[in-house]
Amino acid sequence: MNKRAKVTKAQIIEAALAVASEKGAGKVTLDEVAKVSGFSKGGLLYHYPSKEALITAMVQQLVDDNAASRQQLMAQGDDALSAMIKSHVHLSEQVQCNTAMAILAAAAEQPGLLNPVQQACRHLLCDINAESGDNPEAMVLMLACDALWLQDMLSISPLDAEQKDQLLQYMLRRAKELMP
Amino acid sequence: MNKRAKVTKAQIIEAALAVASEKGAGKVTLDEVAKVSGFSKGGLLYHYPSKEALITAMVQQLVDDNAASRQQLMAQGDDALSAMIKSHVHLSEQVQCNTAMAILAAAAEQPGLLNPVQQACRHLLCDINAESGDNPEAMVLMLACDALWLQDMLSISPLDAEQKDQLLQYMLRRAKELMP
DNA sequence: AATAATAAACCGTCTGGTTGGTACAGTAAA
DNA sequence: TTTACTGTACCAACCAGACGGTTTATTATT
Repeated sequence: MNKRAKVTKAQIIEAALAVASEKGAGKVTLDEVAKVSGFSKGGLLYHYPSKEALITAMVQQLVDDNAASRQQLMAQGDDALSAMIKSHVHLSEQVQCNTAMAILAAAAEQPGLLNPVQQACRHLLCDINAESGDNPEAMVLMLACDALWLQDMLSISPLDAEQKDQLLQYMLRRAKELMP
Repeated sequence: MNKRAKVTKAQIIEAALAVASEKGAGKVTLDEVAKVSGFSKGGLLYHYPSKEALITAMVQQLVDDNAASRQQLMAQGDDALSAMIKSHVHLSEQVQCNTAMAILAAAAEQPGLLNPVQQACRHLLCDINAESGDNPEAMVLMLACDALWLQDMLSISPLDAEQKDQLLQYMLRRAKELMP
């Protein structure tokens, strides 16, 4: 694959993410993505042979980005759990919205398109369990962190920004104590 | 409203839930629900004037059921947090799958159809905060409980049944200690 | 008889996907 | 250097089917 194709594919994914976060997960259609990206529908399907392939690529990129962000924090000395919590704090609202809607779109399209996400979750859990010695509180903290953005994804979070902030700080303190 | 109408409306909701959990959130269409329920599409739209109305009713019923289940536990002396955790434990897999897919369908259809769910979450949070004296660990436990079924909803849970069971037991123990 | 409930055929729009084709860069033969 | 050829990238037009919703007609219930 040459450079031009790579750029185009990236632009298509970008457009798909934009559609998802601006118009909602249910509006991610080939027509709409084509319109927003500026390419034709035929062009889209040249690079991604089906809608499923497009959504899969979209999800995969988000998973990769997330993993990279956590690994960077861990390279700076953080434990896996703290890195997860911190990475949640630092993500821009736009990125979180993108992620949320993309995942929602994938889930609605077909259960199974989220397998890469599940795999990523599993890896994260293993790391955290290994570091904490299977401490259940560490697992609870990890789940709580997940809940924060899963709730945001569905716009059902009962917490306002300030409450969320305070809670994340508490979680980070507990994480530091648990992971020596 | 007539008794006959009530029964029909309930059957339609039931069929919609069945479609959602068996075929996936994205496949909840009027035609499909009509086929499964045994009524015609015209019949559906007589009782629920739009797809949106149908999905709204579906979500509302789940919210009501859940609230009822928790209130029953609380009437037996449980605190709000323990009731939430216990209610998660006791729900059948079928009900959880129904709930998950219905909510997913609603979210994909239109953000905002989940407002009743958000409101329910808010109430629950208020109750738990009031009972625990704003203890952050109680909030974390609540979030973890949410995460358990949000993850199931997307089939991205990294925990197997046994791990989940043990974790819920731990959470229940902590809840009992926090809520005297 | 009056009204509530259901069915069936239909409509316009949007869906994912296919088609045949164009523009163009590279390249190998003349 | 021209020519012929090849593969990549893209597009406009189109298709069959599914979609949400309407209309009209028919049957039950009261």
